[in-house]
Amino acid sequence: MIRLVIVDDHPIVRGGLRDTFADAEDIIVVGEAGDGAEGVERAKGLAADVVLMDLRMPGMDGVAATAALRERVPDSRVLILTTFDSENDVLPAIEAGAIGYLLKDALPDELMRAVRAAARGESVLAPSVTQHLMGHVRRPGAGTLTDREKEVLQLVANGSSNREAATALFIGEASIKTHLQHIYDKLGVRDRASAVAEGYRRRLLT
Amino acid sequence: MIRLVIVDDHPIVRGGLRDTFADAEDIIVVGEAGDGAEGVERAKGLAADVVLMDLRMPGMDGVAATAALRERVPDSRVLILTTFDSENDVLPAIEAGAIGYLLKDALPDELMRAVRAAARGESVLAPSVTQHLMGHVRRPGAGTLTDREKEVLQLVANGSSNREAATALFIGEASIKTHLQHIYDKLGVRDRASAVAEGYRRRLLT
DNA sequence: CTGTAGATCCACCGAACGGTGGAGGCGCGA
DNA sequence: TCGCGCCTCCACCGTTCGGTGGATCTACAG
Repeated sequence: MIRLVIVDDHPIVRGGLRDTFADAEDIIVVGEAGDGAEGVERAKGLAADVVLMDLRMPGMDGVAATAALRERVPDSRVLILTTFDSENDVLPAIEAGAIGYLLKDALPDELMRAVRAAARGESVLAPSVTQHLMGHVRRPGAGTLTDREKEVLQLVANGSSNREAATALFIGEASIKTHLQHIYDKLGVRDRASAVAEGYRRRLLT
Repeated sequence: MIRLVIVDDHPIVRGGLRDTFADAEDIIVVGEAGDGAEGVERAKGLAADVVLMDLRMPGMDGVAATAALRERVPDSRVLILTTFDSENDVLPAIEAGAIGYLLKDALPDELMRAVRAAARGESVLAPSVTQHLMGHVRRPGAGTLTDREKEVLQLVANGSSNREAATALFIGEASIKTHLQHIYDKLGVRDRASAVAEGYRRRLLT
């Protein structure tokens, strides 16, 4: 039996979730909380296996609560269930130690499978969330720009167009475009502006 | 005859400058001051043509004094004479309205030529100061992004297209383009990629 | 010696961007 | 009250960029 705690500041949402899991024979909702701090207490006191956590809440938010839980109740798994899938929400949550990240448009069936997966220690991510992670998970071999690619990126950061970068490096414009495509792939971005941003974040640029 | 006022908190320096200009037949030191506020008063009361201004002073510093002078005595020219040539000193002084910027290692002869040039309304800059200005040709008011502009730049750094940034901020795409044009102007760049680079260099972005 | 990684180059296309020159509204301080 | 800074929006246009799917060459390691 999976012991589940629901943390969400909306009573309506909590109600809906409780109903959803009422049908499941292997899942029991042992407690609820309306904010992060309360959620941590409940999860600890009730020995939760899985905590279903909203992100945006008054007081202690979901990320902080997740981090606190990971520290104080390491055996419980935190499954994020929220409306937002922007990078700014996803990444901190994962970093804080959430094992899964679902969106609130998930079907009840998906939700239950996700809770069971989380209880087994498996990771479940909503498809759109996976996208965000792709670019930030450093695949082996990826995330490392070649010297040439770094040169190109630096030139772009300094305001060079493809043509100008080509002239500066004594190569053709086509090669600059190819290098840039490789850079985009490796950094998980789609355009030169965010490539430059990633370059600074990863300290590849000065 | 050029009426000169010396503003410096060190009596020794003031003495040295007075001596220097004692030889000049077309320059007369009509007054001295030990801090910015006093300097503004003297320059105004004595109808100074040129004010030789130190930057680091107790009380009102050279930048503030320069700004005050430009406003209250528009006819007088402020010539900065200081030991420091870092960007953080140079740029604010120029923006405040100084017509020239010399370092204290200048020879007496250079100094006098500079005062005469300033009196004629010409700009005189120490060579190392010129360097700093090259990359930062900033008109007054430039160099500071508004909150909105910072938001836009951050979104662009995170990979947003103009359209996506517009959606995120609940405004039209045209407004994003306008904001970006202003950002380019202020940062002295021509495209989003180098704007992002400048944003990181100036610690406007995370 | 053969696979792999890196660097170079090509063509085509639609979409996005940058440049220019506006315009109106709002709030704040001189 | 007037001006200024800021934010918002518009149209037009040429240029650049990004995406795709190739290709050749070199150097190096297995």
